[in-house]
Amino acid sequence: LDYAPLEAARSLRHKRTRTIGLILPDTTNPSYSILVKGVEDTVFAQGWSLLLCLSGYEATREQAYAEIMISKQVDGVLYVLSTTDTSPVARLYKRQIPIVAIDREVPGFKLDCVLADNFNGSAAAIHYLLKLGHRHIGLIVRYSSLSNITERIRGYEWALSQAGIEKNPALVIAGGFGFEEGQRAIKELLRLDPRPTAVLASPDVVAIGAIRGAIDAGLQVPGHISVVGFDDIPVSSSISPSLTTVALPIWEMGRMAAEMLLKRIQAQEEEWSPERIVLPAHLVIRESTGAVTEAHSLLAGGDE
Amino acid sequence: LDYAPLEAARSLRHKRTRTIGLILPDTTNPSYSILVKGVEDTVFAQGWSLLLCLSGYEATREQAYAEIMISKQVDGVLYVLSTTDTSPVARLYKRQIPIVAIDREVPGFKLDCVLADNFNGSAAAIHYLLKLGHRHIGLIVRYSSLSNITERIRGYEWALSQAGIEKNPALVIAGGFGFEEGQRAIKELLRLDPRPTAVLASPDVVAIGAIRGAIDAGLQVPGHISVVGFDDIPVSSSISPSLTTVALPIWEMGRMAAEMLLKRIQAQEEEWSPERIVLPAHLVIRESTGAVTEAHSLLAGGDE
DNA sequence: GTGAAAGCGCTAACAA
DNA sequence: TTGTTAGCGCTTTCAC
Repeated sequence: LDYAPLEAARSLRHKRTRTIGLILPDTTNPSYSILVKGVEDTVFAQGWSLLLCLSGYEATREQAYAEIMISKQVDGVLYVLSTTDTSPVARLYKRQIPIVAIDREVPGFKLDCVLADNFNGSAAAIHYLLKLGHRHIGLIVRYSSLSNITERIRGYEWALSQAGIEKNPALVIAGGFGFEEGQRAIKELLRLDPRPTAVLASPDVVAIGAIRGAIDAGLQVPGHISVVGFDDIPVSSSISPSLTTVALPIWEMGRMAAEMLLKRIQAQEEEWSPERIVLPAHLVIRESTGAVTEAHSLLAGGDE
Repeated sequence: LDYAPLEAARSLRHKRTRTIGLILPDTTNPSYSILVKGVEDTVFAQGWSLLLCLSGYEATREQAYAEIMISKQVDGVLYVLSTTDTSPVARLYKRQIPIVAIDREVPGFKLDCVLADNFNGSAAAIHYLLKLGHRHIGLIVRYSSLSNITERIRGYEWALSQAGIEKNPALVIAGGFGFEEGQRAIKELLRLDPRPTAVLASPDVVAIGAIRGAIDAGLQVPGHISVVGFDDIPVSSSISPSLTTVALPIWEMGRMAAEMLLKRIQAQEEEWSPERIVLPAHLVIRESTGAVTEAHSLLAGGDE
């Protein structure tokens, strides 16, 4: 026959909708769009559906989505926090809606989470640059108190301190989300004296913008400045010079978070302790990084 | 109070869920991820929710999603067809679920649709290359009978014929979805004798791969070969050389398709004739294209 | 085994 | 105005 049971009626009866919500900032960012795919693939494979909610980094929009999650009675929520306002999480938490935090922790809540090892990823990048002889290493990163960002900064500072290099706040530049912000940020960095010979720019999108900004400033990458990114999005291996970057298993994060959430939903235990998965990051060395050469010192000194 | 009405109950009562479905191939592709954003922004702004379904270019998966749309009783579906199998559309159509086709037509169905002007976009790119003096112009495009693709081919052929250049099937190479496929495809093109001096590669992702492939082959872009893309995704302006490309208003397509669908849902008319919107494409000239020079003829002749 | 009935939470219709 | 009720389509229970 041509019969399909109405989910609305089943949901009303069972008090479960076989739907989960995914709240994240913006699919336009390639990193998030891979995450979405990891989530959707898993959710579909297990017979569930996905409600997609893009917060656009706005707290008010996240609040609205939390209300929607509640009235739509989703069975659980995957949450990529994008602001410092955790009230939407609190709303869901009170309603006992299972939540899995992705990519960053939600301060003040004991939640399941799937994270990447941002600290060690960042440190690995800096170690590598140090090994190439770089001593003046900049960091371009979005200004944020979200744990993924703070961990990257911590990894950067730790690796430098390990090498006995003292902290220089001028080398840390506020980045953003897009290519233009990378272009802008590197120009700021290039004005410093002595000029940094390498930079860790996060995420990849910003690093790609930074490369472009350096080229526009008449420099060669990596000839005059080395650039390392963060995330390893597909385009990073295809540009020229290809981008050395800290690869994160983003699709995998989406998959694992979705699996964790669906497991929790189906377990329905009264007592549970939050699970916390930290996935490894690893450095992928490509063409945008190179050893310090004479060219650096020649240029870095005088003509600015 | 802390009261939020249960959507499942309201849905059962009203026979509408205030949810629409979006079926599209893959968020990993930047073009589609912008489309998703255009749709989600609009759907959210009007108080609706979005069920995201990624078909992965698989007909079986699209069929499964059609069944889900039916049992979830979504109020309408935005459909980016990805295969030649239109049976999922037929399922939805029979159930009288409003459908808006995006980016490509669904052959055999009278549907609302929001398209881009692929024909004129493609033709504009070729005209521009012709104006630069190119005569041997390749085309890298996915092999597909979807209307967006066939229109691009038609625009390419038409513009060449207008210039009195006869059709050469060897210049049309099967591309794909990803960067690697662009890299592979251009190598095929570069083996031809005479070697093409320009190529229209679609989408941008493939064009970016093609640039990389040309560079890997020891050529300069645009010095030895000009490359034009299709879509204008954000990264295209940030790579070096930046990509000349046929810009499509993708976010706008998502927005207009969502608006059209929501309007249709709310109108609930018995009689209506399908609406068809074709959004203009326009060429964005950047650095990956240049005039034919001596370098081309010198290289194109002998050493292969 | 097979079949009828109650109820999930909401709202539209109707009664008071 | 305000309050009561019936029923959306499903499932589970309970009666036969």
